[in-house]
Amino acid sequence: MKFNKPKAIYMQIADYICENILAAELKGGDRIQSVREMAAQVEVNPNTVARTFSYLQEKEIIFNKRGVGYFVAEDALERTKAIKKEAFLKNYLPEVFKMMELLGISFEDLQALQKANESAAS
Amino acid sequence: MKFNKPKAIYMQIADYICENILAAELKGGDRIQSVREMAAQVEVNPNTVARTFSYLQEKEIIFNKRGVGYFVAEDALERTKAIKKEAFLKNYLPEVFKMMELLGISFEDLQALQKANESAAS
Amino acid sequence: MKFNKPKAIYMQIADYICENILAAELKGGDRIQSVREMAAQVEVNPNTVARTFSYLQEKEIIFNKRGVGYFVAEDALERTKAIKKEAFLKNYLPEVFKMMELLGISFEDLQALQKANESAAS
Amino acid sequence: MKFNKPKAIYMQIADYICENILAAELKGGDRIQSVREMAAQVEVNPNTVARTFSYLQEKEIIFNKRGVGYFVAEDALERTKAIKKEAFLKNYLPEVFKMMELLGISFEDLQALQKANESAAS
DNA sequence: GTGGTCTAGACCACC
DNA sequence: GTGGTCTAGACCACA
Repeated sequence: MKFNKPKAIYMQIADYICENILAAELKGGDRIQSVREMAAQVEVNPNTVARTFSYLQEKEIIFNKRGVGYFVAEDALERTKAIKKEAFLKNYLPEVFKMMELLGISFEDLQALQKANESAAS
Repeated sequence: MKFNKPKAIYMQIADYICENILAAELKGGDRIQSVREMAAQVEVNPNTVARTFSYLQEKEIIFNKRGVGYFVAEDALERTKAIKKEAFLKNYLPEVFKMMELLGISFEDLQALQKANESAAS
Repeated sequence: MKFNKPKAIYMQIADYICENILAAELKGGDRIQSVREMAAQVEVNPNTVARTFSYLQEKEIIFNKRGVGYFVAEDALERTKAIKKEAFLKNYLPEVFKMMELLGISFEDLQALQKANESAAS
Repeated sequence: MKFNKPKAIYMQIADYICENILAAELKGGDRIQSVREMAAQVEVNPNTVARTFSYLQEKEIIFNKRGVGYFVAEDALERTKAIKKEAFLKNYLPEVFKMMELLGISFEDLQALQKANESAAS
């Protein structure tokens, strides 16, 4: 796993888990890797993963069974969607609309860009 | 001026100036407020404004006449557009498209949101 | 049985047994369920129940007949009361009084809360 | 400052700050010691204090001015009271009432204990 | 100067 | 085995 500088690593790991939840690869009740396992896998310090889990638990996306491990909350999908959606609407969209206006980008342009983006990814 | 966002304050001030340039309220050759004036106006430490100017100068959007002050570059509009556009395409859009897919937001939804956004702002 | 509290599970089980003793549902000489039985009943790892019994034995509330099982001590009621009382006076009360002062709760309020609590439980 | 084992140090520091707020020794807008200052004063690692502040910020009891420090929120008193009160009613009181019933302690006893407690403290 | 993050390594209670 | 906490020390961006 590769990490970009501007965002904190522990948040990037959180995002990664959230994406798995949104993609239904992680479902309610599923056990998550242990702190140490995930730390080894993504090659970071266990403390950093612990921070990620603590953050997600705070958001009630995952929960903890004492001495057993972390599990995906039953309503994780809904919560994750709600949180991401709120962040998207509040932080991203206004910026996007402002940009579109300032730069003179129309919705047609946007759609074209998306297609270009998709084909670049594939 | 309020600085609640996670973004660095000096960058927020830079954005503010860029927006004025894009809106043609600041044109090539115009003199910009002095560091101290602007610091007083936006209620911020002069060092912070100095950093903003230094950043914009490095991007060649403004330039410095020793002992006189800072001035908007002749090609500031084009440069600003180019920089913002690049940042938009590279940093924002992919994230936006990912979000739209994960959250199931269509372009029609987006357009509706924009209208709601505009009427809220007015 | 649910274990949501921050308290360690083995202690919650111990509390549960102590309450039965204080309520005279378990009397001196009574045999207690085996580790495996109780583990199955409360849906917990047998090791956890074993720890509960070990803890209670250390407190001399229950005792062990080798190869037969665990039994409630003859003076279990007195011992349990004494232990709980000490813990109550030492750990709980000072905290409660501090809270009452900080939050401005009087004894009259407390009595009212108790009644509300009782009716909610019934 | 002395710390008891069962509770995490960073939470004990948080409690200490909350008590100062409840006692009106810290008011809305007041600046709090810097992470390093407080760490030196209470003789713990700066990381531990950082955790405390992060926790209190999450609870919106304090907030951060970038590069300046932490400040008490304007509504800190209300928030703190609300949080403490909720914890008291939800976690402490039921336990207290259960104890009083099991041990046969009346409200008169409780009041007598409080007086004893006060004189012991003075 | 401020806080934010990360690493490394340790100890603990709990299951 | 699990997570939770703490220490020590480092580096960074920001004001």
